[in-house]
Amino acid sequence: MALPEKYKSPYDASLVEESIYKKETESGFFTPENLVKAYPSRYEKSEAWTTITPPPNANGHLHAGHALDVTLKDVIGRFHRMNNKRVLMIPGSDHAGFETQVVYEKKLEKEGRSRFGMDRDLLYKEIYDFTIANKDTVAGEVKRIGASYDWSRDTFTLDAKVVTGVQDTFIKMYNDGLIYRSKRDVNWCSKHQTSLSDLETTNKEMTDTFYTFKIGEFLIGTSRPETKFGDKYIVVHPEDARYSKYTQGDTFEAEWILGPTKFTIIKDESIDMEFGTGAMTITPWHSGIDFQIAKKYNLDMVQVIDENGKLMDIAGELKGLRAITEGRKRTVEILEQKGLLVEKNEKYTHVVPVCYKCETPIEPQLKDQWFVKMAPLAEKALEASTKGEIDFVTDQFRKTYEYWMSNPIDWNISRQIVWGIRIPAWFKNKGTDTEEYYIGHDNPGGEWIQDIDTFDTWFSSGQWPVATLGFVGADDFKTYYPTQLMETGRDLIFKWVPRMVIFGLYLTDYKQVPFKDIYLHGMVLDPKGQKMSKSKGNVMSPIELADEFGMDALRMALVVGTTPGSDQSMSKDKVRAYKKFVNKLWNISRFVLENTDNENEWDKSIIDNEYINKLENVKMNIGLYIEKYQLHLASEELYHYVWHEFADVVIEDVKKDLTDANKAMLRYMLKEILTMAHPFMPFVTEEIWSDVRNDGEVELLLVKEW
RNA sequence: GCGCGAUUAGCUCAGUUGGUAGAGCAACUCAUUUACACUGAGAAGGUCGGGGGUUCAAGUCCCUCAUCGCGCACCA
Repeated sequence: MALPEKYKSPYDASLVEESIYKKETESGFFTPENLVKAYPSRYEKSEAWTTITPPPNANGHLHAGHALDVTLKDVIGRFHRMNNKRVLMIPGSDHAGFETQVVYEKKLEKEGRSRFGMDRDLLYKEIYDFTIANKDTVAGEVKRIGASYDWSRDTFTLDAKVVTGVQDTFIKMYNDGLIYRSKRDVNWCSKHQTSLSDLETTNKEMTDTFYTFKIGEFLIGTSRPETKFGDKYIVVHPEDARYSKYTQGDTFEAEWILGPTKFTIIKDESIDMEFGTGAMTITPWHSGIDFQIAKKYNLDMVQVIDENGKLMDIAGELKGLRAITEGRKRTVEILEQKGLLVEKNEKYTHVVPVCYKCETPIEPQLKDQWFVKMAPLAEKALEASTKGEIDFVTDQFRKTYEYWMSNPIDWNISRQIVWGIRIPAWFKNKGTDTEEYYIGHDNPGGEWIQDIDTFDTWFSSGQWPVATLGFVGADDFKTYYPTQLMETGRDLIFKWVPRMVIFGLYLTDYKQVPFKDIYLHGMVLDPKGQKMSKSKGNVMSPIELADEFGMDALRMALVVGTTPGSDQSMSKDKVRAYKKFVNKLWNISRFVLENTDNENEWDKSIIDNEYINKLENVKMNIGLYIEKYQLHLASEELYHYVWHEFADVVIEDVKKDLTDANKAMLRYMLKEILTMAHPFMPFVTEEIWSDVRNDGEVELLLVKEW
């Protein structure tokens, strides 16, 4: 057989990748039902192997982390498909509620517009169009990586069936007593005008001034004087000898910001006697801990700062001032004039919670929101781990998970944003004392108005394994649930993984976990080991890397040396090194194709030599490693074998004496190498396979039997 | 403060259940129309962070200290 012309030049990925992916897609084999149709003997009675892919946010481009994510799953998935499992990998995208809205708000800002005051439906429509356009870009990039995902099952979190299903879950949970409405302190971002879950805030160390003021005989320390207008309780520890003359509920009058004020003594054990003077005032509306105390003793709670971060009526002449800047300054001035300022420590460093998107300090507010009662759900999720129903590839994450599930905090799922799934709750006299609500999809008739809030995005993505399979009862659900693998970034150990377990268990009456194995990969860092970010300008686009070095090279670079859970550095040098490897494979194939042909078919069963033994041993190891999710070992073994055994030893040895038997052996070994390499480097291997395969063999390596 | 992880060759990292230290990259020496220069051959390079313990045997298990990184929670 004449050597195809293309082998006379180095491998050029740009000439083959698109057409290979097209061939693979058109084969239909990304859809498991088609595997059964085409190869019933292999797939009809085989096990299903399913993984639900984490939906990339439909609001931007793919970053290096996504590329790793897709590559790891695709390597494992392709391996299992070749091993006769009915592999189903479901792609999707997430509307990413708050994330996307923030991105869109920035866009609006640039255009000199603002979401506030915008018509709700119009804003939703605009973000929808924006997201749908981006969604296709992202899907295109996932395909570029070679993901053998079943696109016929592509799911978007705002597809009608998902929206309805997610709302059904809320209704079911409400009826089961797992959802309640409560006025509680929530994390309020005054810039984005929405409440946030505890996981959507982050901590920032700040240096502020710490003030000590005098209230009667008490010395009160605070870094937030501007919240103190409504304070009228002094809280001390019951065993604090300094205040033993007071009893619970004693009152006294003292000069305060706006004049003489009546204070009441509260004694509570939560007070740290060592801190300052062991006495504090409380601001229940704007502090979680204070709220707990106020609730315990049924104390008055007053709002001081409004949702825009400005002082309210209670601040008298200071009303309308931005609380933490001008409001604080003026409050201190007033207290200083009255001679109540005792001390100012300007170097007080403390950690304050801030919005994870804009770093605006969180202003706790009391608001009526929907909460999920986490304790009973977390208990089941904890059991799933302790009983071994879910398995973590690295045990460190089990510890984190179990700690988290042992200390659950109720989850605020209301978001005051437009972009998301509406909460199926209807109100009469909302926000008043006579508020009534009704839970259901449709207006019960009359004066009811639907809650304008949307769900926290994790309320829907937490149901992803169930939702992508059409929810409980659907055919797909019956066939493919529970899934085998959840592979995602280790940063999602809190936000996403436990919630999927919780929803998966809950929706199956606590019978079935959503997935068995949990593999969490680390972050992809820049060559210096730093986090990639737009502001640092060190972002490496996977698509651009693939343009330069080829996707197979990038896939190898992402997999080799990547231990589960550990971060890794990505560098051009690394990708370049694997481009060389891809080309090495290309040249090996050139040699074999040049010197052998289809006549040289070889039956391995009649010859047993050292080379073949080694090959089979390597193949077995690679398979075992992949099954154990040790892709770094599998890929290294492959690399080493192909280059330093097959090329450097076998070919060098055999080429001196190209007997028919040797030719046949080379051809056989090349096919085996292509098989082993295919999960890692699907493009180049398919391309070579099309030249080396025999008439009786499968057209695509994608479905070649391992 | 609590938790998790890391510390192995110049750099980036592997090292399965304890059994004589590995790879890639870089650097060094040699080879030069070879299937492939996106190459080959060779040599060099490490008291596995410090200290202690268990063991016939420790990079690996236990304790402790140090440094770095990450996560979570916080005191008004």
